[in-house]
Amino acid sequence: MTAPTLFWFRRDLRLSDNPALTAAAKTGAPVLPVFILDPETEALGAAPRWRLGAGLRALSAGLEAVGSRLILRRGPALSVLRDLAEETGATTVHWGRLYDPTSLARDTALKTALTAAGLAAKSHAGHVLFEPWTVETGQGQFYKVYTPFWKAVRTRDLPSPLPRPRLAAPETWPRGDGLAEWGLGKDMNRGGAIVAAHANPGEDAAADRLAAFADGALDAYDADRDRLDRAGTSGLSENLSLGEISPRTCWFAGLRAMEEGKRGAETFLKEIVWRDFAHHLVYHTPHIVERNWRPEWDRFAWRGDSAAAERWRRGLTGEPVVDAAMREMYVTGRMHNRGRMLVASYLTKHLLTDWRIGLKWFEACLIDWDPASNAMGWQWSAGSGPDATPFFRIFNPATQAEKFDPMQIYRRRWVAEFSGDPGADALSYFDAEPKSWGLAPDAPYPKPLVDLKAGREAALAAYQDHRAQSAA
DNA sequence: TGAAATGTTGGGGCG
DNA sequence: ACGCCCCAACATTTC
Repeated sequence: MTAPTLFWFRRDLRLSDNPALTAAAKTGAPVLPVFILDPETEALGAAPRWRLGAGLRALSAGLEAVGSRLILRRGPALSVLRDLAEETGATTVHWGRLYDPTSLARDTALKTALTAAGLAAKSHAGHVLFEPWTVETGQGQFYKVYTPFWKAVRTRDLPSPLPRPRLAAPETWPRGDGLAEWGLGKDMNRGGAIVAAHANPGEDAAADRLAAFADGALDAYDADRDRLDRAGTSGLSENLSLGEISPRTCWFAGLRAMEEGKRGAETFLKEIVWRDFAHHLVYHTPHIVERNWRPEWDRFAWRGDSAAAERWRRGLTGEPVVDAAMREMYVTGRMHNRGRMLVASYLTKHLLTDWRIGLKWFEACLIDWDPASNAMGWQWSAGSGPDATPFFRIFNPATQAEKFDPMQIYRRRWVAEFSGDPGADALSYFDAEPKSWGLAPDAPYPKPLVDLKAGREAALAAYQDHRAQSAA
């Protein structure tokens, strides 16, 4: 009997264009695919944990359709992989590299320990277009500003996406856990069923979504992606987050659209590169996920958690577009990108609340949660990050709503209190919210938590204080 | 990948 | 015809 090669799925739940999986298949040995619920993965927020379960279900079905399987194991990655090697006679394990500090710390230690135990550990690129150490400035530094990063990579050639490899099945399969026994949805108070109605898990679904986008919204993407009231975005973030589609596959779709003269093509390519830039930053400056990227912001008088922050979380700020976006996230596990910028600006500026409080709530709620993108996004909004918006750039939610939701379509879609006959999406928020919140669709809509003018002025005053202190 | 305050300009109404 | 004022439209500055 031929010993299998172990393939460890992580954030690359796909068979197509998966360089690590292709490398494992190319060894000629049978491939034993495994997913490990290790302590690092257990720490995911409620919504991404639930979404992981949906992704694993799809991946498992996809593997079974080609005569393979997905073995599920729980425990520290090192002991799981050592056990599997011992049970099957495997001597090699392949995986796709990740760049966030938690994954890097685990994988670095793991590689050393596996090697010491006589196992070959082989990691591969695939999660980003360009690995973080392959892009550097003329001075040999990493990039801290997006535009030069974009200019440095936009004309680079990339190999075409890889086809699905043929996976030879081992003669016998080791035992594995059942997905249901992992209870990945148990922490999601609103229940998976609410979010499932809006989610699109799996590699096939992701490919369909990209194809529909390329034929549809991509042409007007440059303008419509900012519109809260239009389906102008790709919606691929939840798939990219778990690697159900590769960024390279998206990149080539963007290139094809460029050739076809589609107006939105370049903007789409730029967004894919923003994702790479986030990974570039998290690799070179891992503190971005938990500390102000610019240390001078450690002295800023961020407010801690508060009743106001709680109203922000619950979509009860009395600022319609903010509440609409927060409720959209709670119901769908996603939020329009313009909405993310608006709610982040409101929390960090009008409410002067520490960006980490917002980040934590996003981590609990977003099915497209990604540590690199979210850290970069929150610090961009707060003004504490690399290439961030200056703190004094304070979004006026009312003006923004007029601009990007002029007919109030988005606001009415998500806030039931605006209508005597609210739609299904607005009502579904009240099915989702925990009973302890005690909300009702026919309750009066709350008064604004802060006066927009006063909130703006207070934020600017706090910023002046901060600058005066920094100068002193 | 802002907003608001302040400055400048130019057309039209009017004495 | 001319100067003056008003003010909308646009530009610049500031946070």
